[in-house]
Amino acid sequence: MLKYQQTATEIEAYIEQHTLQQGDKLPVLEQLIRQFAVSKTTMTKSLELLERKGIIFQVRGSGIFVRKTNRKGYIKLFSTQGFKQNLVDHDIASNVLTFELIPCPDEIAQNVGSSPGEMVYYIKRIRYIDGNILCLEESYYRQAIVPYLNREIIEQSIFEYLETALGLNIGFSDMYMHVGKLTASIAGHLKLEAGDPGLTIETVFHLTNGRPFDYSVITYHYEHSQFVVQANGLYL
Amino acid sequence: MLKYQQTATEIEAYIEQHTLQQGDKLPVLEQLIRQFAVSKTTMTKSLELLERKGIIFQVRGSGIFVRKTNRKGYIKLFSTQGFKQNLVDHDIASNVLTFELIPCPDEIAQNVGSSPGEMVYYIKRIRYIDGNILCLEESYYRQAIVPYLNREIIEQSIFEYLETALGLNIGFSDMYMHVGKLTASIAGHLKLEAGDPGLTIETVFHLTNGRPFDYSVITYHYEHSQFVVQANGLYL
DNA sequence: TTGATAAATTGTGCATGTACAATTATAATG
DNA sequence: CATTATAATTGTACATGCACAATTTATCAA
Repeated sequence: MLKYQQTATEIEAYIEQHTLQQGDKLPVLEQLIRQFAVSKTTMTKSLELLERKGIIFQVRGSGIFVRKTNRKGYIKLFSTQGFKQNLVDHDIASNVLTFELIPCPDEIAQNVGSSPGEMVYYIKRIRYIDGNILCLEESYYRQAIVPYLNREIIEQSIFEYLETALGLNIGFSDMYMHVGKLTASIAGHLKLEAGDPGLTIETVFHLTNGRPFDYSVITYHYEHSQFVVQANGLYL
Repeated sequence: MLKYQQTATEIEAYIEQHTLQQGDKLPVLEQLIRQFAVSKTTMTKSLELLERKGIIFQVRGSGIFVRKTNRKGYIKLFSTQGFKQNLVDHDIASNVLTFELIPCPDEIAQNVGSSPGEMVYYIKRIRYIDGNILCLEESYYRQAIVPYLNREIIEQSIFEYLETALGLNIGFSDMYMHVGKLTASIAGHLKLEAGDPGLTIETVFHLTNGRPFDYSVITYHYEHSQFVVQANGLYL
């Protein structure tokens, strides 16, 4: 683990241990540098990381403060990773409906950038949160990049397997969202009625080297899903 | 404008001028440093900024590459700013339904962190995209921070006014999203039917110093809104 | 007490330099 | 020709140092 990541983790722990709340002030930069025995560069990178994660915010001339969202029960969107990480408070389970190795359909090939005839793993599963239906997920993994999957892996966290077992480095993702009325088919899976509202998110995941390896379409159960996003300005 | 921001802008222009596409390689770091006559630190910060904006991605040992989303007609969510910035391709208009200065309602006070009895500007408006109804927006601005607003300002971009005219520095925001069935009242404004799907986003906007100044609730017209988010891993 | 002014505090911008990791290109080997 | 080992390329981590901007605190004048 890199030093600035490690330091960031330690600062998070510090915030926990001291039970700091929204708006509470952390030690000043100089003090943090001494306390964690790192250089200014490293500490700055650590703080920047924490800022991006929505843990703190920094005010020049004033100090470094804790940032927290007050609402509970919201799923943190856009942590790139699956849910597994940011839903430690919740009980996530999966029910695999379909799992097969197929030639990549044309519509999918466009999104995942695969060549014609290339094989992909197709996975269809229902995901539950605290016993309730959270979403229906259909995903396609390029076998060229993910050579092997099985049901056992799929019932757990796929991404964790990719990173730890396969050593893949997950980089960035493009997400396309829209809201609409559920089709009878999807509604059936979610135990809802056709025409009920649904949030659909299509995502193309890329490795750090830019190669797309996974295209997924998730439709969320509107009664069991709500999301929080902590945005940081992008200074034009 | 800061040097690294300026440099980032110039690199964006470079990408445009050379009509670089998804996956195309930029000059190597050393070359960029010479070409734009800045230090390594500055160039690195510029590239990091562009990476966060989803313009490029970097691969160690390999190079710097252009990143583009292929889909058109999607609204970029989470640029912190209003739409004005990232919707240059679209025609955005507003129709103000209500505009008044009122004592802050209790439910709102919790979100925007105002003291009891504090005055807030309440604004209710319909926003149009390319002639179609995009969303219904209700927002509350603390007068303690935003001392003055008028109809003319409101019909344009409020955030632009806050930054340029008032010199406020907009920092971060917390967004809470959920999907549901529209009430008859909201549906009426959107020219939809009660029970139709709707995406609702509540947002609390903060200044860079952490003070919340705006709470807004936006309900999107499901047929005229679709969003794209370019996420970058957060390396646990 | 109020309000302006100066000074101290504190985070950010920018430059330079060393070391290193991941990738890619090249050379050697069978 | 394929494979392996080696070297060159290229971005990232980390340290140090100087200058500066925004904020807060202290000081002084009225």
